[in-house]
Amino acid sequence: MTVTIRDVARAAGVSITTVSRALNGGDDVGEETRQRVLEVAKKLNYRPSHVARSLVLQKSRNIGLLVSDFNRGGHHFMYDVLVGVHDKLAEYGYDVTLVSTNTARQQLISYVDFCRERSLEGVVVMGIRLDDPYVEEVVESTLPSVVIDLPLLSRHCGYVMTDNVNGVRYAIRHLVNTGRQHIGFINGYSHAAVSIERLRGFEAAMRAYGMAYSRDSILHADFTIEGGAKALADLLSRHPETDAVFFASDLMAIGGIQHCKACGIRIPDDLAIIGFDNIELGRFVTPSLTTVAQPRYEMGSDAAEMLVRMLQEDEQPSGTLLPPELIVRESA
Amino acid sequence: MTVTIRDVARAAGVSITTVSRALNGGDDVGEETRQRVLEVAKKLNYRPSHVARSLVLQKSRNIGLLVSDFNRGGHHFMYDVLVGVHDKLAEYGYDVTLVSTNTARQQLISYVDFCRERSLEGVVVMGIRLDDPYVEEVVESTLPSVVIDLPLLSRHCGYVMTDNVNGVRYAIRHLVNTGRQHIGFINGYSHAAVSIERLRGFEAAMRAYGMAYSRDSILHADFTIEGGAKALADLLSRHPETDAVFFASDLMAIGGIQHCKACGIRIPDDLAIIGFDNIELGRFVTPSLTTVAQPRYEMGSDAAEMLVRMLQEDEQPSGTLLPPELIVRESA
DNA sequence: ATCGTAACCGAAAACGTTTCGGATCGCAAG
DNA sequence: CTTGCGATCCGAAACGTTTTCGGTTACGAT
Repeated sequence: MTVTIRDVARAAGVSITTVSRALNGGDDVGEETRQRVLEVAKKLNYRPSHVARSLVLQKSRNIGLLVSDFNRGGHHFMYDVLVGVHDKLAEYGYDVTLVSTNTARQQLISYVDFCRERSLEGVVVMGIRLDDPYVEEVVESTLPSVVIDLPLLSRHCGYVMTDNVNGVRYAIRHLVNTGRQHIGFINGYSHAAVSIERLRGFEAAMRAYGMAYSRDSILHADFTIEGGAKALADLLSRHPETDAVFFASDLMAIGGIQHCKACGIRIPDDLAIIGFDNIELGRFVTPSLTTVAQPRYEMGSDAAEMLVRMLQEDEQPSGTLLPPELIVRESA
Repeated sequence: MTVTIRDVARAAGVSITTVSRALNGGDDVGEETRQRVLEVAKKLNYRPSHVARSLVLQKSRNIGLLVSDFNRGGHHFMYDVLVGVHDKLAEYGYDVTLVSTNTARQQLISYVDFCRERSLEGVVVMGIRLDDPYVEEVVESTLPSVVIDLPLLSRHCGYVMTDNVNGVRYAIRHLVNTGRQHIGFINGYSHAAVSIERLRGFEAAMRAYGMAYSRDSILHADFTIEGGAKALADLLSRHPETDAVFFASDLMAIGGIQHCKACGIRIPDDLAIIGFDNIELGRFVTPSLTTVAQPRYEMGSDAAEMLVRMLQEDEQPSGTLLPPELIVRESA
């Protein structure tokens, strides 16, 4: 049925050793026999079996893309990253296998074992949370990995994330430059790594620009629209003087916009709103959302690039910060 | 380094044959030795090598997810489908490898060969267009496949798609029921399979509800926002009496809304607008978008389900139509 | 004629499994 | 005492590659 290297060898009148060498560019084969082998291989439409090759080489050229929680509306962020990872890996000739943690086997089998079974050479991890039980395993395991949006660094684990601190700074700077006086901050939940970074950024920026702020004008919400709306209501009741709010995600910011609409608060006149993420939605809400953009595709492809360098050149993993960009639209 | 079946055999004092049988539930092994083997395997943390197993069994338990054009903003549709496919396949113990057609090797290697190299047992295809060179290969190849959103049926190729005809009918019915008299239709480009179906649905529905319509109140656009806006401008200049437009995609419908805003056309008073897809965006534009929803996750999981049945029970592929749902919001 | 040396090629081991066809043993049936 | 048989177990082949090591030429130099 399927044509193997043995068939090619027979048809070309040489040994399978020679066929292998001819196809893989070995130098130990005469030019005219090489041509003959290539011809025959093409005629028979021979395709070397990746699994046989993997077995003998002990390398699968296959890397895993671990997504912690697939279905939680990761659309906005995950898809672009995923495409970036895939494109770059394909470029280097690696295959990518999808792995999600919330399968039934999540508890049954450890992360590393899962990868070992499949001979995955490395993993890029995305959408994982600080409190995920896999985190420890990822960072301690000897399996090369690159994590997205989580600053984990070890001998075999690097990361790439957006420069959240500077992203937040751009946002605050814009608010300050446009004359805002009382800036609030609605953050995501605290066990998200990005929340920590963004809080750090907020505090640093406020200090840097000489803005006073009270501890309780920093709230936590859950990255959802509803959560953002409720948090803004909270904030405004506590601090009616607030004239600008920075949200740690676009989704929450959109919730904020909805709340303002419901209460007759004018944006940006009464209240300036800035989000984070630059999801497509932001362009279409009214008023359109000013936000901090992350280079999602690049995050994916950079993570992939770093992983293959770890694999092929045995490079040390590192932490990469990608530059964010402030996108000014109507809301601030 | 890695512990193999041979190590387990040695440690348990049995042959590798017995270990294999003990672990795989063969009946040719005594109960007490089986227990011993299981113990030893657990103690050594033995994981059977999928690639070795694949080689000998000639089955990889690996299926491909072919995405024709990754980066073309497939977010809205593709991501949910992808998750559906993955979840269902994981449930059945299959791995899924991402495959996209626009890699560099697109031309160099045929679709089937690509899968053969990797020993993929089957493929689910999504986002492919009628004029894609792979289409023919997909339907003719003996490799089991299920296509999403393209009615391809053959001995080894099934499909699942939304019942576009009825979806459109629901939309038209709603327009008719709310008293609209002159309904236009802005379709996607004609080499998309769904466009054909939706056109069929439109004509059938208009006839069914006794609505007259002229041939040139049916336009083609390119599924983008800008395209939708331009097409609507076209349509309205040709047929100023139009009081309702059905768009073959939400993105185009949103373009229509933007055009109306720019021209002072009131929605839905002057013009009713209905889209297709139920992308998240639709909830947030103003006015919010009435649309026809597709069960995206189910499309993915149903496709996967059908594929494993073809693989495991040797079932014939079939064509599945999933029920759409009209979601009434403000725009119509 | 002998030797050394390239240049070319092949046999066989290895990778980690599954499985087919025995082999061994104990014991009941003849 | 043989025979047969069920219950357990094992050796070895097979899956499709890559690669090490060695063998066979041919040929120019000694």
